[in-house]
Amino acid sequence: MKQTSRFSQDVLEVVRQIPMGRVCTYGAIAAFLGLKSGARMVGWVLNQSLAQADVPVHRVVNRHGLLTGRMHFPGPSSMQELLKAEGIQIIEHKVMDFKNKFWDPAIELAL
DNA sequence: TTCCTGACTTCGC
DNA sequence: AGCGAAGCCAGGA
Repeated sequence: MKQTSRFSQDVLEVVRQIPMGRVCTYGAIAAFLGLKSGARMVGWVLNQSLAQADVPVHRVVNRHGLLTGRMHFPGPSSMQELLKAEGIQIIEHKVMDFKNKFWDPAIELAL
């Protein structure tokens, strides 16, 4: 793997704990790790983790619930299919009832 | 070494 | 309300 930074490992660890049928945002993860505006770094890390089956990177979307990272997946709709298989409805690359499906590490992990 | 880019977010107009 | 620009950290050229 290419996780040269501890930040990468932390991101993966958090994403890995996202329960099925739930989604998280880049900003939430970044903020949870201490980087207030490091959302871009989260996406970068996930890109390195696309090969890791242990990390449900498809459950991570942007703050609008939009599947912005779908283009980086093997298929054009693989991310949508994965979420759909978990009971998450995707319309126009957007997560339906996103607010309800949202999983905040700062609250759920509640450390 | 410096400069550019990136799966984002937020402020300003 | 909608669009444009800046900020953020890390990695590659």
